[in-house]
Amino acid sequence: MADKVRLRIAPSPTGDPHVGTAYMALFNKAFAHHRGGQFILRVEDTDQTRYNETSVREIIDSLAWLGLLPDEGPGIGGDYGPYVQTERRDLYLKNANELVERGHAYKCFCTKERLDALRTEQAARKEPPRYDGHCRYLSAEEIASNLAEGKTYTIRLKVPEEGQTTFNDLIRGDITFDNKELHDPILLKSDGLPVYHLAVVVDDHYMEISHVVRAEEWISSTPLHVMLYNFFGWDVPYFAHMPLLRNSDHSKISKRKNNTSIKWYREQGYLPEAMINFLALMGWSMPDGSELFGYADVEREFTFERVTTGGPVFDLVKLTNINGKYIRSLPDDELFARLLPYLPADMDKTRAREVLPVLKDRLTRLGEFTELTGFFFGPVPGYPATLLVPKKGTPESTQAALEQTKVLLENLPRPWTHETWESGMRALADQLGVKAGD
RNA sequence: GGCGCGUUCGUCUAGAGGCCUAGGACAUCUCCCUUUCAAGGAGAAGAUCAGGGGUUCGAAUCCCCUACGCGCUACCA
Repeated sequence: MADKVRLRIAPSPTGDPHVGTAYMALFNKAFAHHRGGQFILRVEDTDQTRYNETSVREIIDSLAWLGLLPDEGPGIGGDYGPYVQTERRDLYLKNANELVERGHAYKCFCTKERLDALRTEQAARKEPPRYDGHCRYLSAEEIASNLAEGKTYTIRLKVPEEGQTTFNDLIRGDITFDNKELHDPILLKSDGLPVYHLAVVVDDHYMEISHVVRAEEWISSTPLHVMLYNFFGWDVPYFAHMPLLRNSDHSKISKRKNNTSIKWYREQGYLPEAMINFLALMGWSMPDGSELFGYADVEREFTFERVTTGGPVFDLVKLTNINGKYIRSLPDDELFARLLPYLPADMDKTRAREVLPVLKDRLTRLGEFTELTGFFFGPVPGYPATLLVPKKGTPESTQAALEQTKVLLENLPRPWTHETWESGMRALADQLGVKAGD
C-alpha cells in the first residue's frame, strides 16, 4: 500500500483504435486512480512491418473521447518517457546484452530460412514447433567467427531446462508452467528491436509499473516475463488477466465478426458514458448490483475480486439499449449539443432543435436522428415509417399521412414537447381516420 | 498435438456451504398506458448452476475426473 501504484496500457498502433484497448484502459485507469496512482499509455510499435502512424493519434483521441486519457504518455508527457518503444531501443539493447553477459541469454545466428525449414520439418514429423537450441551452446570461437563474418543475430533467452515458474494472478490465483515449455524465445530481433516480451518487461520495470493488468491472451507468456524479471533481478509486478472480449461464437473479438473500432461507435452516435457503462459490465459488476453507472463509480468500487473469469460476448443489442437510456437521461439542450456533430451541415439546426423533444424517446444512437426525422425537413423519399405512419399503410396512404402531418406540424403549439406532439398526433389520426393497429 | 485458462437463463451477470424451489439486466412474448411508432409500467417464459464422481447433516459454491470452448504455441502484439 505504501508503494506507488502505476498501471499502463500498451497498445500497438497497427490499425483503428480497438474496443479491447478501451476495455483495458477503463480498468487500468480505474484501479490506478482508485489507489491514488497513475495511468500510463505506452505505445508498442516494435513491429515496424505493421506500424501505422496515424494510429497513435487516434488511440489518444479515442481515449479522450471516452474520458480515459492517461496521466502519462506520448504527447501527454510524464517523467518516465519516452513512451514510444522505438525511441527506447538502446535500453532494450543494453539490457539484452546484459542478460547475455550474465549467461541468461545467447546470440543466435540461425537464419529465418533455417528456422522456417526447422518448423516445416517438425510439422512433417508431427512434432510441436520449437527452437532446437542450435546456437545455445556455440563455443566462444564459433561466436567470434560468426561475428567476424558479419552474420546478423538475434538474442534468445536461455531458459532453464528444469523447474517450473509460478505466478499469482489477482483474478485467477496461482498459475504454474513447466519451464521446458518455453523453448528459448527470441528477445531481441536481428534489427536490434526487442520482441514484445523483452520490451514489456524492460519498460514496465523502468516505468515502475506496479500492476500489469491486461487481457487473458497474455497468460501463456507471463511465465516468460516472470523469468525475465528474475534474471534481471527486478521486482515482479502484480499480474491480473482480464477476460477476453468475445464474438457471439465465443472466439476472441475480431474485426470480421464485430465492430472493433472505437471510431465506429463514435460515428454511430454511441455516447461515451454508455460505452464505459457497457464495457464495465463485461466481466465486472458493481457491489450493489446496479447496472447503470459511470466511470466515477467504477473508479470508486473497482476491485479484482469482482472480475469474472469467463469471456463475455460483446452484445451490441445491449449496448444500444444502454445508449438509449443515456440519451433519454440527458437534458434536451445538452443532448442537442451532443447531437450537433452528427447533423448534416445543411440541416436547419433551429428546426432540428425544435424537433428534438419529439424524437428523444425514440433515439437509440445519435447518428439515427437524421434518418428518423427526414420528413420534418422536407420531402424525403423512402424515409422509414417510424414516427406517425400506420404500420400497414400503403405507399399512397403513407404519403398522404406525411403530407398532412407536415401541415399539422406547423399548427402545433411551440415549442414542441412530447405532450404537444402526442396530442397533435391524436388529432391527426382523427382527421385521417386512422385506427390503432392499422 | 502440447501447455494454459475457462464453463450459472439466448446474452451480460448475482451468487464466495444452508438466505437458491438460483436473483437482476438485455433480448423475446403478454398485458397496461396510447387511435401511430417509441418510451414507461406490470407480468410471462427462459438455467436439472457443462457431465460424472467425491467431501459434508447439507454444494452453483470445496476436491478429483471427463467433455466442450477459448487462448498461446512467430525475428506479431
